[in-house]
Amino acid sequence: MTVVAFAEKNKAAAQIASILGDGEVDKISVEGLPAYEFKWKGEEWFVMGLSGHIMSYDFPEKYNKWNEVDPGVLLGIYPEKFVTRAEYAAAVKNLAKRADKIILACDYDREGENIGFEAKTLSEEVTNVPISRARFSALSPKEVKKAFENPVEPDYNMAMAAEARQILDLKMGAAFTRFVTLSVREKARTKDILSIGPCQTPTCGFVYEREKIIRAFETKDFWKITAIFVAKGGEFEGIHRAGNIYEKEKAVEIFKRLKGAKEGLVVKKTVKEAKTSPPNPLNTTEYLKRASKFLGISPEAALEVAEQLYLAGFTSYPRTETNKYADDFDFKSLVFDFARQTEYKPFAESILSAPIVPKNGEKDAHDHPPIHPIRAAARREISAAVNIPQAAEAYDLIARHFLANLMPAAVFEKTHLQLHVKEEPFDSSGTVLKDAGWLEVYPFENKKDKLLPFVEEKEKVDIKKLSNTKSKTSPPKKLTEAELLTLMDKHGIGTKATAPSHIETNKKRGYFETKGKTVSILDTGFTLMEGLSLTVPILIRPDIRSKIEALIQEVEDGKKEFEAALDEGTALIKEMYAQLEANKKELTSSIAGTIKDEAALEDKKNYIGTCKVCGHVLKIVQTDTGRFVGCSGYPDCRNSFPLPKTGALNVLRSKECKKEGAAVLKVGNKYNWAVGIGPCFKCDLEKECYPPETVGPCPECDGSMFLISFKDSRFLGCTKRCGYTHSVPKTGKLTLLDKTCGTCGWKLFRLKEEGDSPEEDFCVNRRCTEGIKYWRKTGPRNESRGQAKASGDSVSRPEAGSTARSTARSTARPTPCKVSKGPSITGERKEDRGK
DNA sequence: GCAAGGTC
Repeated sequence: MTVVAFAEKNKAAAQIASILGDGEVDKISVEGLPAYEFKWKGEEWFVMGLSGHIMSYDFPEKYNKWNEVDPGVLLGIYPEKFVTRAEYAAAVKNLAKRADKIILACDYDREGENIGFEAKTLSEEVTNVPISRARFSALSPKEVKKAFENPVEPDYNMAMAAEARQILDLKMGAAFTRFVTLSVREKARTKDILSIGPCQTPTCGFVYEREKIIRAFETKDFWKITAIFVAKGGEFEGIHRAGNIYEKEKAVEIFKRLKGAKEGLVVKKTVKEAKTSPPNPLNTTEYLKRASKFLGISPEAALEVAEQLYLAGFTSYPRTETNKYADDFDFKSLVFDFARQTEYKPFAESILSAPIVPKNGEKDAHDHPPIHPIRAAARREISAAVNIPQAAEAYDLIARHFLANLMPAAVFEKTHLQLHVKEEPFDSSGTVLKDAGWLEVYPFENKKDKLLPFVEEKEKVDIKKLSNTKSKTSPPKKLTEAELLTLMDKHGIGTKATAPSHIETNKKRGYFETKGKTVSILDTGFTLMEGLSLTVPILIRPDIRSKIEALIQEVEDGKKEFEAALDEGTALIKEMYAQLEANKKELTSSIAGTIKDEAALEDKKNYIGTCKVCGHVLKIVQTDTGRFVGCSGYPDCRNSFPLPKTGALNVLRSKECKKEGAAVLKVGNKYNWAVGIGPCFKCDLEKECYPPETVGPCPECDGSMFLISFKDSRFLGCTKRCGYTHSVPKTGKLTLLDKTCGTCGWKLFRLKEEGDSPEEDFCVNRRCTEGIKYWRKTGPRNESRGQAKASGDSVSRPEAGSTARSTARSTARPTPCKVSKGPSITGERKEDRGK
């Protein structure tokens, strides 16, 4: 007699073989895959692990051309099931041919049943031997032996429920994803896929809803009146009973009444005992939440760690909804085991010193026990066996959580004081941990005391300080991953095993991101959710998942035929699809805008800023006929601005236009241009945007002298335009230094003439003895004066229909200037030639 | 190329 068993995965198969074969197991290879051969109860056994699902649904080939098939058509197609892991299928058939009896031994849940049926389907292609099912919820010798000694009938309904889910999820996901992606691509160029799914979309919906609340939040000012009291035993704080006071006048009034108060009276003291029970036993979601909150491990990583701890035999099956220990759970021998492990010894001993009463939750899904340790192990033992960094920490959390479940409640003493200050009521409270109970073994929870000094009723206490503090109400915080998991669990989004992957999908699609433990929505996610909430609101809410889940649960319970559930589910999806189609425009326009904005933001060279008309992105647009600044919201928004026709354009990010031009551009190496305003040198605010680098005070008025450079001349002019000018060396490279002249206070210049002549630093001021020295030395060679010369510049205009408001004018402009970018000066000037 | 569910 040969028995063949199929487990869900290789490691489970190995564990089963080692339990049933009692250590005497041969590892063999079937079609290149590992399997295990042994003898049990006189029979020849083969156990092989699958790799989860080895089959999958998809649409027939001809429906895979996105551009040729209307997505709605997919809803009427029955997808095909095919083998995704050919090597596994071959191995299953190979073993099935040798079998006199086949046992499905996958995980004990809906998907496990379905995976077993995949092996059953494949086996039935080559044999017709009896196929039964072994059900066990822990890979412990006791559970496994019991399950294989008493195999049962495979559960057809359970397997078909999973089948219905697969088909409905595929239909909905494929049709909606293609529809949204293709519709958006009609408006914005993108290769990205905008996916929709019955789990991923409501998951994003939770993040969106929180973001909406945060954005709509209006902060309010409030005042709080506090006192610091001094008793014999020390200081403590009291808060006026009015708490957060939202009217300023009221706070001022109370505070006025308190003015000059030197002491307070303790009118009442109450001491209460409060108990905090241990947390409920760990089911998957609770474990993932705590791993994120206490250990900072992402849900996805935490699940992987738990899986490995389970496969290595340290902890129980990690995918469970149950948070209630079975009535016959053998706590005692497990705790005894922990009593031998140094790290946990004291807690285990205290548990064993009294009758064991476990803390239990309410949920019993009859699937697996709560996640608990299978045996006590030291950190190094875990690290050696499971090669994942956080394995030891995760085991420690699971072990301590289990021990905490068996320990007494923590006892706190809470003291509350009522005080009067000039008849105004104040409250003060403190907490002291009297008996740590389970908190002893559970260092993750905060158990800080807030101490109060000892005071008695009727005691008078001094006042050290009275304050009336203004604060602001703050918006709700962003969701944490732990909170998101709670919401998903509460609304039945995904299974305990897949919740982390739905979070990952949303991140991959660019819908939201996680920073540390918090989750923040991204623009694409926000606009997509907004679009869906206006067209098919049910999609972003958990309802969509619960409707499908309810249908397939009926199949599992045998209350509904598989075909009927499929029809009903498809009808529901078709209805939603019709709504989506009818509102295509509303749905896609804002998403397309966001995608275009994101592309424009990425294009750093052409990015200008935000459009004041529509809020989208302004960018430099280059066409065959010219260039201009346009809005990414085009054609809905036609806001645009002209640009000069020639010269390379560079956006000066650090410059700000005082006339509210959208941005400042450098044109070639020549001049600056404010988008929407025109050339900066034509602007009356130019000096505010480009304050001149002054040389020193003007000797004629209270202005300052600064360097003015034209194409073929340069001189110093006065910022107040008093008419006083001053010559500078005509040739050579002039640099204004930070050093000043000790005699007159003007800044020194440095001159580098052409050729080999050395650089020299000097004062240029003719009214200064130092300056006179310089001019005497250089002689008459610099005695020319500059001439402003006009040159033209033309500007390209955007296409017709634009709302350009700046116009181009032919105008004079300065040439590049090596020293300072001084503004042009027109009008008379008188040259000072010294006296 | 699309979903969610397994597992690696």
